[in-house]
Amino acid sequence: MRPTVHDIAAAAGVSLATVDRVLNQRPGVRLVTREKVEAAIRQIGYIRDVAAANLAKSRVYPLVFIVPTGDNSFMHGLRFEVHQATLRASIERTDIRIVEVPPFDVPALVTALNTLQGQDIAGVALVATDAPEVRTAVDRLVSERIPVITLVSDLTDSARHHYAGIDNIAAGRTAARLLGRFLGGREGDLTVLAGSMLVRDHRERLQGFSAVMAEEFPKLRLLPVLEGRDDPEQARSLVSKALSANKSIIGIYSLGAGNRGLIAALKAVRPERELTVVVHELTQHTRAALLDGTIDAVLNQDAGHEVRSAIRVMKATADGQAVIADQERIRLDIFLKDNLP
Amino acid sequence: MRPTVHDIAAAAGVSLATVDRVLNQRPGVRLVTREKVEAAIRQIGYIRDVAAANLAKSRVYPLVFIVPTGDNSFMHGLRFEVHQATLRASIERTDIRIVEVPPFDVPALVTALNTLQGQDIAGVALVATDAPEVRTAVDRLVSERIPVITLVSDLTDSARHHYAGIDNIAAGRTAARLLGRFLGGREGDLTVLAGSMLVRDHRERLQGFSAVMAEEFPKLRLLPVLEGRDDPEQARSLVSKALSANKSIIGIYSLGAGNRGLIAALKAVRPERELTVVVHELTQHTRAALLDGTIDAVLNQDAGHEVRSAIRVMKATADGQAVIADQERIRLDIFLKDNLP
DNA sequence: CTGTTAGCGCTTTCAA
DNA sequence: TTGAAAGCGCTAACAG
Repeated sequence: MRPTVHDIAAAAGVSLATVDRVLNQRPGVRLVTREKVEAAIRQIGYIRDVAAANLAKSRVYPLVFIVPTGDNSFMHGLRFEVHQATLRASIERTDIRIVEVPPFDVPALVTALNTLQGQDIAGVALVATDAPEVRTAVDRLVSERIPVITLVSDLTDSARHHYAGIDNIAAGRTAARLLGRFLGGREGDLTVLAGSMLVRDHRERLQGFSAVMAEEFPKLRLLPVLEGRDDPEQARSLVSKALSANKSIIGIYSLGAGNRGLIAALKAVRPERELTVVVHELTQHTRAALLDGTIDAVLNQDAGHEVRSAIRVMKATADGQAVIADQERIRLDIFLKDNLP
Repeated sequence: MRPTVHDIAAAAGVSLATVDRVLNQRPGVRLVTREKVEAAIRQIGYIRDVAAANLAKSRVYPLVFIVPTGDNSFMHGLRFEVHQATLRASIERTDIRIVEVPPFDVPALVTALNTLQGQDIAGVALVATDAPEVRTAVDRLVSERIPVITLVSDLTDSARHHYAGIDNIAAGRTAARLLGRFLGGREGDLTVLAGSMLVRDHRERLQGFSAVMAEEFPKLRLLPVLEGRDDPEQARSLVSKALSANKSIIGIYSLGAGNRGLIAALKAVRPERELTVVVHELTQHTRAALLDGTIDAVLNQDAGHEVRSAIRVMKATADGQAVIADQERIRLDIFLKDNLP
């Protein structure tokens, strides 16, 4: 049996209440008493039973998820996963509120964050748009001792406690190598479709992609980036135009969302144009396109894992507990047509 | 506040003890009473608080992990992860015992399993050697209502409750496509290095690999499989011999462990021989080889995830609780030199 | 067959 | 500043 508060109380010669006050750093304990108790705690190797504590406190963790609205499947999926988490709320002692904001909209995000100030919240997770105003709002919450976690896209130089998302530079590099190797020494142009350079994940993917291309695949030339705002219709239109304007395009890297539109554009030029295509985010559309050969590889982040991880980390942060680091590392999933889940 | 046993008791007009007996399907309740209580439970939408129950029971979950000994890094890593789990034992209410058996040794595995009969165990996880005798031993444990989970390699036609491992057919197929595409239309021979055809994971990887090669890469010819028993020294020797005997080998798929030996053999013929190489299991050796270009891709299963998942599933099974299916799916990780963790 | 009661490890009044 | 006692949701003796 591991030691309990009773053992500490006995060892320190005080009552349970005093032990509890020390454990929870509450006032009303003389310094000498406190030190006596702390010594006992260390000496005896006490580990708190969080479940029992939460039972006694009837604790629930009020959590807020701030996610972008938007028509693309990835954000749909993310919102779905948060919703799934609400179904587990009672058993996980969470109380999850979802706040939706327009995508790439800095003022809206800042307003949403500022609204949370002073509220009784055990943690907030947000898909960050990477702007100084957002950083300021986040840092203010952090200074109020509210756990803040960025989800999917990180916030530069902010004090957020944790980032639940993939390494986007590595993702871009991986995309480059896959595309480069799949193209096997051919020469030609590459077009890159992004959502917006306002979000850090897209910028980083591009950065990683460009680096590897420059270093290792000099025969492949990058065209100027197309920004489709993660919107299927804009993506379709931009890609169609690019393909008809430039006949030496032999590969495409789509590093954002809105791939439904990209796929439509690709199908419109098939089978005349032979293109090697790597995209991000596994959705019903990219899955089908992978299976029918329209695209060659899908890089993915598991939204379910991201949401569950964010919840675990917010709870742990709120309690000052450690997490299992490996478990919270969000990996870059690579899907070919053979290993789809 | 969600309903508690008190609410059920009140609603059904019985005492807590009776409610508890019904909830835990213990005898000593008249049929009518039981039905009254069950009706109340359903009506009121009761969800059991497992943490509180475990607190009251001072419950611990005695778990057994049966893992192969053996000199290769993967099994080392697996044993390490089980060991890590023992460090979390008190907080997770587990009591983990590790039983080591020689690799590919059916009688030893059967003995280990049979020893567990009748013991007070909340679950056993084993790396299965796929033999009928093992199946019999496993099914006996299952019939004793002990949760049994296969780890890394599954057991054909057995009644095990769950398999915590990757889809190995998909892994083999993925390896084939990567190798095929990386070789970009070249013609030549491929050699496959396996551990043993006695384990199902290796058989399935080969099966998936062969299928895609035959369907989609007819210019690449498969040589007879080399069986290295997952032993570095045997692997080195077999591969060296094969490479010097056949100068038209242009690719290698290593689907088992012991890659330390494979890498040594590859380095011995470099840079004269240009080979595209895909291997399984990320270890310090394969990581270094990936970085220095000796191998081109590593397929991996996350041993830490497998162990943590096995523990969650054993506990849930012991309690008759559901798990989050997505969370327990073990994915095939694909590592290029750019996305190493 | 059913109910009463104490207690799991921790927190929280309320008194002293 | 400290302690006694009740209680979180559930289980386990022990009576009846």
